[in-house]
Amino acid sequence: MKPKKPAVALPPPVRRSLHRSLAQDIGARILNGEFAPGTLLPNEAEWCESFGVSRTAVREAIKMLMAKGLILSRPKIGSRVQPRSQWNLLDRDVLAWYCAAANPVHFLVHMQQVREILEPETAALAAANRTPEQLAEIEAAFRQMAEAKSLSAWNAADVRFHQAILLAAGNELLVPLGLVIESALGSMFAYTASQRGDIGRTLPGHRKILLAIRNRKPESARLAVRALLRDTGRIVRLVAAARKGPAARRPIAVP
Amino acid sequence: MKPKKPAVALPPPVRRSLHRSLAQDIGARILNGEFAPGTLLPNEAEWCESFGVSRTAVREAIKMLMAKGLILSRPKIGSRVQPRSQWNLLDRDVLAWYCAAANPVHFLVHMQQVREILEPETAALAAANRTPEQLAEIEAAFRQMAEAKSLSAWNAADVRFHQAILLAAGNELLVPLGLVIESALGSMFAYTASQRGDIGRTLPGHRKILLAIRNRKPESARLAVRALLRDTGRIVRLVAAARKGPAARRPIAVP
DNA sequence: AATCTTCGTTTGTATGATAAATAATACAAC
DNA sequence: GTTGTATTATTTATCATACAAACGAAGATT
Repeated sequence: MKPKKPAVALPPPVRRSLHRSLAQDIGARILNGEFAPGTLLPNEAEWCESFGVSRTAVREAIKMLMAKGLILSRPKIGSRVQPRSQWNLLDRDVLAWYCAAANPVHFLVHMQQVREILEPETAALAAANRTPEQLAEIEAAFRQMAEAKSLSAWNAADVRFHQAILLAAGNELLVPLGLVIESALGSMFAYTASQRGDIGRTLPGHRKILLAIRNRKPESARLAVRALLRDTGRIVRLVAAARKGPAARRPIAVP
Repeated sequence: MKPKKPAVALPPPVRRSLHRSLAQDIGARILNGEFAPGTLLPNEAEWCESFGVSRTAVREAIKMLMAKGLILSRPKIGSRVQPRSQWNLLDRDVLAWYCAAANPVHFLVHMQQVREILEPETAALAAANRTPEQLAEIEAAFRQMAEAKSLSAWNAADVRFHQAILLAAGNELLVPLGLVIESALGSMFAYTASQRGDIGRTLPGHRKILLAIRNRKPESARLAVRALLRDTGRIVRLVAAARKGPAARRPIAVP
């Protein structure tokens, strides 16, 4: 009679609240170009009607998009899409929307550029400033990577490895940057890891980085990271070359 | 006499609405350490009482802080301050709060590190990829800088110069990064420009950058920017050395 | 013509009521 | 006693409504 509560039948624990879903929807459509910068969005009442929700929910979604710099709303004017320069593109959500809307190859190329700029220097700083505890964490991540059997396990370890280096660099501003990049790369999973071929191929490259940081050799850390990124860069260029063409705008599959 | 309506009125006369002020207040107190990560914030009703505002305003402020990754609120739990790793430190507001709360010298040192990593490469990319229009904008900014009489005029031109280079680099991800850095540097005005001594002293350094970009010489652009940053770096180190001590935590003056 | 007034539209704020989520507790079953 | 389940209480989430404030635009006034 009492319908036994199914222990855990809900596969999606991401039961996003309403305002989050609305923000997600509207935000994605802005990044998507459906609402270009300078455009006046529909007013609150129209959103309410089109979504079938109350004004409160709509307003809270609007506030979130405001907080991300996507829109600016004022009485009597309405909500206007801000110029792109105001967008908080480095916000996790915004970046995800962008990355889903933009040409994925184009995005990947730019991402690779940023990595090539940041990561060698991050590793060099880590080599210079790491504490013993931070080194231990990097080594633990490396071991986890070496023991990884599945692709996803390897990827998790890889992320841990890079984050540990990031933290060891000891620069509070570099950390969120790195996190953003890695989160975005996670969304591009299909374009990076899965194309990378066999799992442990880059393990020696990672070992070199670890050794350089352990031995406090900034310059060799820099070189080791550059070498590793050359590998990634080759793949990126391959993908870019392969997908030059009309199909390039296909939305990417987010795993 | 009658002040004719200036063609384009002040865009944001900082007439912050209530929810924005609340978000500002609470956000600053989080960054400030008053509410540490993991802490449970007062609930809505208590905020209402302490601020003397309605629940609507409080809730909208909370939503904005949620959008910036500072807090996470759920029914029956309340609003909990997220771990720092979730914070969108690269958000303009969050960075401003952080920069007002943190040790300014410490902050400046990290900022300088990031600049030394990013800006030379940005300039190199600009030298490689600039379009004629982008070059024209850079040159215009340079002229404006050369003609600047006042400190604030010089600073505005300086910002324009760097932003133009940023845009010319042609990397969509680099742009918001640079904007964030410059906006943060703007807040640290007192620590950078005003200490820099006479206005046009770095003009020759800027000219070298301009020439390198005009002549499409990435490597010399890189070197020129590094040279310029060495100058800034010296000042940063000076300030850092001078302010080592108990007074170092004094909040900075935002111009 | 220039300025002031009025008006309508849209967001901002307030208030009260109901729904949903869940930690904590009390309770039942074994 | 231990385990699992039902209840409760508290907090946010959502809805509905009303009014205030900002402001553009049109119209009235000088």
